[in-house]
This record gives sequence, structure tokens and C-alpha cells, in this order.
Amino acid sequence: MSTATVSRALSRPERVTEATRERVSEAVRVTGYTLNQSARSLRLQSARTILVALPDIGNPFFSTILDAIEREAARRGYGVLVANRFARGDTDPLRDYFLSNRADGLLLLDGSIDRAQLEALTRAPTSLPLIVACEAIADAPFHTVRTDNAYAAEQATRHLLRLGHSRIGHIKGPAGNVLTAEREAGFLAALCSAGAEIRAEWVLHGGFSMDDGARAARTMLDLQERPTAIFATNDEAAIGFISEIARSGLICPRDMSVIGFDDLGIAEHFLPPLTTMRQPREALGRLAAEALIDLIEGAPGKRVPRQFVLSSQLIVRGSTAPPRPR
Amino acid sequence: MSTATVSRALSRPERVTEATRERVSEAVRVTGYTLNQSARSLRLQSARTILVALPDIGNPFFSTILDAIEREAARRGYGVLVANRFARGDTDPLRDYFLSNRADGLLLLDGSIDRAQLEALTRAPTSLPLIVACEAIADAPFHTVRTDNAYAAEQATRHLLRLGHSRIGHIKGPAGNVLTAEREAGFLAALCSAGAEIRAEWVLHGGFSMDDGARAARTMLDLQERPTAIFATNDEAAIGFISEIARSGLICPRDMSVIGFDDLGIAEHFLPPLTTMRQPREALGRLAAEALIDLIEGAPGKRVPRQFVLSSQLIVRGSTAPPRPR
DNA sequence: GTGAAAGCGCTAACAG
DNA sequence: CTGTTAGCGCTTTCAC
Repeated sequence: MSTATVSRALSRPERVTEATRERVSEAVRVTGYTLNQSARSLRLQSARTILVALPDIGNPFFSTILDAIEREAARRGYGVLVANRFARGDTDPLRDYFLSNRADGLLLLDGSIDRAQLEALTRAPTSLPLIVACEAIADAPFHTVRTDNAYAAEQATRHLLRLGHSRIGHIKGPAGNVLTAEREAGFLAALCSAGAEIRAEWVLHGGFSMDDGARAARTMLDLQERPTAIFATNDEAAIGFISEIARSGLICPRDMSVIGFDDLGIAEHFLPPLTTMRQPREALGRLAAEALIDLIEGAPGKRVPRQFVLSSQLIVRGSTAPPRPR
Repeated sequence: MSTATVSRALSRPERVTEATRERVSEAVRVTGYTLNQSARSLRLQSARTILVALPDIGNPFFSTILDAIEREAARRGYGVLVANRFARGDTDPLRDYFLSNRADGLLLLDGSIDRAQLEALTRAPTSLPLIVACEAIADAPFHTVRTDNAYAAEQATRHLLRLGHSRIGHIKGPAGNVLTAEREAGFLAALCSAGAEIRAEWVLHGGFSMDDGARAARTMLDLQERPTAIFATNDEAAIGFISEIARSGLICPRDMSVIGFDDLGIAEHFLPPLTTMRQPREALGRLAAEALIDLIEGAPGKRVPRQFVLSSQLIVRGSTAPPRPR
């Protein structure tokens, strides 16, 4: 029995007699044989592995998405390599991953990577299969899976307006991040179209971490006049904010309403339970993985950039309430 | 210039003339050449990749450890493949990863995998480099990196005793998990040695999720007599518990003290800020990755199982207080 | 210090 | 349907 036959029996059982198939499986069982993937990758020029680049695996927002990606990839027979905190303004290590045949495609989950760098990655001659997720560049020359951040931010702000708030502030995300910009834009759009007051000092510099939210809270506490409600760029910032104002005796939502963004697992169990815009993270991850693998396996011609946009959902819980009468 | 020379210039620059080295780097730069890792892996019989098997990437406890692992691995030139939710009572897919040369070693982060299965993985002929982290089997025949859970649980319980509590309950982790058993044992040991009352109905079935904590809360609320303090098996259970009793008007720590385990990022910002036993997660991940790579690169003879045990630290915050005088 | 050549384990093309 | 053979790109003897 030749090696070729074994190979066929394993990868294309239908091209082999029933009898051969049996003999092969028997032999495999007895000898404990396993396919050598390196050899296979070398021969096929494909690693059946995708690389997922994240800014921070430690963050539950990303790790949930990664979870969904991993599941979908496994379903289609792909492994998942992770590259964390890679965005050092340097895409070369990433590039190496495929050029070197370790991964067949890249799934990028980061709003802060430089656009020029990105385009360099996809440029010929090696045009690598790339999906950008959670990044919000319009008319980008690559496939994109994301949620409509600006619209969702607008919705979040409208929720506060509907409750009767007119003095509304915002905790921004990190500077230079596309999501930050989109969410701020949605926030401003909502205030604008409602004719509500926009005060520069109520738009606080923040970030995506709880500490950033806490810092924003301290800034706000120093203001002469304070908003009665806050739209935070994500749940972590919202939680850090609420927690910090509590130290000064301000109770959410009695003294100030706060709405977050993402709907992390903690949102439901926080005290108060956090009102937030839920992003469909599992769907995001699954779709992104699907799209990437399609791209990898599809004909190179089929690579017209597509943009998937998922929508977020308002989840009303206990951290928002009508403003306290004064 | 032969391919052999290029190979040498790239991997062992010292074995080549200065001039050759320059010519090679120049050529590399001009042509955009990259090493084909599959071919290299095939030739060297090593993938410079480790596989990390986790029960749940979505859980911040694990994702932080994964972060540290990834960082250490990258530092030593290794990639990280992730396998999530793999523990289906079936280690074969895992086994395939190395036997198939996709990964050179396994880092296992799971307290619930069956011991017999584990030993099967390390058994000859293929004895694969394996590190078990956060798993607490004593005298195991493989390397282990963990924290002393029983002792830490005892410490946590002692903290409650010191505050003056004598009616103390426990929310257990998932059944069949080593960590669950160890933490419960430590809890009981502390009560025992303090001569405090141990009530079976105060030892609640729980789990590692916030929902599990909430469920335990509902069970406890139905009791005629309630404990005045709770040691929860982890922070998530603690948070779910606190959040749920709040719905019934019970305030932590006024009506009940709660101590958690892990010190997740949220612990500090929760309301009340959570008292907890901090596990050194970064150190855990780093050490585990280090040990695994040492194992992979070390002589096969050097494989005497070593056990690293890190210690946890009591972090006192606002969720524990003396019992309310009655 | 450098080149020629073999071979890691696999799959695809081609004959039979 | 099965066997033979070539070659994926690399590293490593072994000569020179």
C-alpha cells in the first residue's frame, strides 16, 4: 500500500475502495499515525490557520468575539493563532505570518491601526486575505464586519433625551480610534437634532477601560455645572465612572444617569444594572470568521470588498432614569 | 549564492562572511523574501507554536492569563494557537495538534479535565510537552503551575472570621472541578480550626459565572436562617450573588459580607468594591509559558515534573465588614 | 566560508 | 482504483 493511497483514503475517502479504506483506518489505529500538518501545509501552500490580531485579549469585549471566531474556525477546520497588542505602528510582524505561510488570512480587530498600514498589507503582490472587524472605515478597500456605531450612539443619546434629560455629557474613547470618533459623532448628532445644549466641557476625554471612566468622573466632578446624564463610550468606562462618582456620594441613576455601550456580561449584574447598547459580539465574530474563510477559499477574483454592518440594540436597565426634579 | 548560504545567513549569521550577510539582507529587502515556516517546521520537526487549551476564552480570568502567555511566547519566538471549550471528554483533537506537528507543546488551563485523559496525553511513545496551569492535582506526573487554592480559601474565610462573623456560608464552584474542591476544603478547614459552625445548607451549589452566583443567592434567600458572610468561589459568583440579593433589598456589606476570589479588573470598580483573594494571573501565565518552552527546548531527560505554586493575596475592599449587631 | 545534494512528509499528476 | 514519482522550501551534512 503506497503513501499516496493512504493520503487519499484519509482526505478523499470516496476515491478509494471500501476495503482499502478499512485497511487504512485499521493501520492508522494500530500505529497511532497522524498526518503531519507541516508537510501538508508545505505541499498545499496553505496552513488552514487564521491569525487574529487584537489590541487586548484581556478585555472581555474582544475575548468574547475571539471565542466566536475560534468556534467558527474550528467548525471549518481552521486553527486560530492570536497576536495580541500587536499594533505598535508596525505591521511587519503580522505580514510575516502569512508571507511565511503560518496563516492564510488575517482577522483584524482593532480600531486604532493606521489606515495606510492596512492598505499596505493588502497591496499586491501578496494581497493577503484580510477582514477588518469592529473597525469603521467607510468605503474601505477590504472586507469589513462591524456595527453601526454612529447610529447606535445616537440611539443611546436619544434614550437619555426621551427620559427628559437635556444636560447630557459624553465620555469619549481613546483618541485616534475610529470607534471613538463614530460614537462621538452619533452623540453630537442626537443632541443637535433635538436642539439640546452641547457643552464642550461635558465631552470628557476617556478611554475604553474602567480607569479611564474613573478619571473622566474626577474631571466632571470638578465642574461648576454638571450634566444630569452621561453616554459612555463603552460599558467599562461607564462602570468606572459610576463607581468613581459613588465615592463622592453621587448615586446612579438618582443623581446621574449613565448609559454604556457593548453589553458586557457584567452590565446585567452591576449595581445598578447598566443600561447599554448591546453589540452582537458573537455574531460579529462568527461572521468575520466566515467571511475570512470564504475569502481564503474563494476564487481570488471574488474579492470585491464587502461591508457587513450589524445593528446594536438598546437594553434598558437600571442605570438610567428621568432627571431628578430640582 | 546558494539557498544554503541564504539559510545560514538568516539563521546563523555568525557562520557567514560580513559581505555575504550584507548581500543577503539586501536581496531579502529587495525581493521581499520571507521564510516559509511550513517548510522550516517540516525540516526541523518543530512548529515553534504552543497550543493553549482553555475552557472559556470569554472569561476575563482566562483571557488575562492568555494575554501573559501570548506575550511570553512571542518574546521567545513562539506563536500561540488557541483551543477553546475543548474539554468535551475527548482529548483526541488536542493530541492531533502535536502529533500532527502543528504545535510543540500544550498548555492546559482547565480544572475539569479528566486525569486519566491527561495522563494518556503524556504517555509514551509521543510524550508531549505539557504544562497544566490552574489545575491543582498534587503529585501529578507532569509540570504544574498553580496557586495554592486551599490555603487562599482558608485565608479568605479567616478574614471573615476576624471581622467577627461566625455564621459563614460558601458558594461552591462547578461540581467535578479540582478548584472547587480545593477552595471548599480551605473554607471548611478555616471554620473547623476556628470552631465555627458549619451548616450544610450554607454551602451552596454554585459555579464560576455571575448567573451561578445569582442562583446561589436565590437559594440562600429562601433559608430560614441565613449566614452573615459568604466566601464565593470566585469574583463572578460573588458579584452575581451581591447583585441578586440587592433585588431583595439586602445590601452588601451592611446585611451580608461577601469575599470573592481572583481579583478581576471589575472587583475594584464594583459597588461595593469587592474584597477578594488576588491570584497573580499574569505571573501564572508567564511562568507557565516559560516552563513549557523550556520543556520543549530542553533535553528530554530534564523532564522531571516540577510544581510551581504561587501564592494569592488578600485584597480588602468594601464588600466585607463586621456583622451588623442584632 | 560556500555550494551541492539529500530528505523532512505530504499530495497531485500521471500511468497502469 | 492504486502505485510511482516529483517537488513544495527549508536545513544540514559533506565536500571543496
